[in-house]
Amino acid sequence: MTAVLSSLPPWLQRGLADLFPAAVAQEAGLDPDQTLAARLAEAEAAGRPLRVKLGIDPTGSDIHLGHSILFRKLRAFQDAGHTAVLIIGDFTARIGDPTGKSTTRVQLSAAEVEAHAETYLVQLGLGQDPGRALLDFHTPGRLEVRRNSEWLAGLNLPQVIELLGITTVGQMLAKEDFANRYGSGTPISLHEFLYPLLQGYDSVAVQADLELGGTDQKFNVAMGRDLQRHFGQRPQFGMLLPILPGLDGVQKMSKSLGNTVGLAEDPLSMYSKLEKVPDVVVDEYLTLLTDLDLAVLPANPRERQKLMALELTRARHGVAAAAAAQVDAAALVAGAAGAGAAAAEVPETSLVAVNFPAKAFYLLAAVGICASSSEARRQIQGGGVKLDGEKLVDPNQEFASAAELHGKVLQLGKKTFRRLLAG
RNA sequence: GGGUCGGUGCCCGAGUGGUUAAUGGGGGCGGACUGUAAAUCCGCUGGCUCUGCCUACGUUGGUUCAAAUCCAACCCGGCCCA
Repeated sequence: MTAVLSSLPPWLQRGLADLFPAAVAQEAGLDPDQTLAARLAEAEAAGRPLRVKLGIDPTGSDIHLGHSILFRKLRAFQDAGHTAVLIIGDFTARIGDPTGKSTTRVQLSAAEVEAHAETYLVQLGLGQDPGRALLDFHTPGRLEVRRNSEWLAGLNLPQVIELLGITTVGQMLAKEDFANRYGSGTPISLHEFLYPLLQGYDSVAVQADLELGGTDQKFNVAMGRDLQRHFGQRPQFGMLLPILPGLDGVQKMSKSLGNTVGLAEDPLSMYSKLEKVPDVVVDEYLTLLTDLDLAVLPANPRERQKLMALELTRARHGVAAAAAAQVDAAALVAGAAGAGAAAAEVPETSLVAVNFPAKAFYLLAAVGICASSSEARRQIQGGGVKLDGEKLVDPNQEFASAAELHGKVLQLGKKTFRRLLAG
């Protein structure tokens, strides 16, 4: 594969899982509809940037590192002068992509979807410091943000029937997720069959030259090609990137599995999560999430791991914050109690909403460290809670006022910290 | 529409009238250990400012001193047949 790809630029090749129908001309063809190298050459000759599509469904409110693989590649295209067409799936989010799902997804309201879309754009860099933004929002012509309700909401029944006629039940059932669900007797709602078609229709609507997606998107991206052909357009290329393993190192990074690092997370939690990722995925993170050359990195696994955590934190929060996070993480985990904890930069929480006098277990819950006061009580009894490095043993210990807690660091386990502020 | 089986805590899955937040596993969280992690061992895993009080086994009613467990209707789903 490396040899075949050799005429594509390195920035484009890095971390690819799949590229279809073909990367460069193997034997006969220099057909720009069949090989990406030819399409790139053609575009360059014509002085026309490629339209690179990436669709995201605003179904949750946080973007995590797993998603950022795709955005990084999209950014690379931008930096090479191409046009990123970011599709906010505000319409499709309400159907729910059945990919990778074992059950029908709950449908979201239009308002929820829109709220998510806004936070997505901010996390991608809209209105943020361009130096740390994931996408280039500033250079003219490099980014097009579209919402697919723009063309999907207005489809009428004859048009929908036309779309449905393009494919068959057999083809749909060839899709792994559907096949599994059908095979195991898990319900599949009919509207879920519409999802791949609508995603494909997005490609038609924006006249995509190439669509980015995770490897699990192959079916949907290929569907886009079928639809484009049906509507008389040149079919897009499909560029698939690996699915990032989550912090557990086994399953894919996914919010529902709780193994994510969110782009919006503070430096300390980002760093401390990343520095304990299993060794086997460290190189994968480095390849997919950074531009570093793996060959020149330290061989010691622990060193490598820390460097990866540092680099990813830096990319998001800047050099100073990342370095501070590394120091703080070391101090806090080492349990260098008072000193370390006091010096550390940890997320701050106001105590204004807490009613005093406050018992310890209530405090934990009120401050948001524990999901419930009952859980807080258990955690304290389990010996996992510290205040300024000192273990709390009595869940009923009372604190009389916010003032006596001001500036102290409340800690649950090794990963969760809150600095308490009286105001 | 007919037949049939089934709906239990984050998930899977026991339980089939009676002290009980409800066996077990997974996952998660915490502790010990370690270079972080993994593995292993231990603890916790409904809510509530909690020595007690609430809410829980699809929904709603019913039988009973007592129901996740019995009955009825309804809702949802699988499979077979139309």
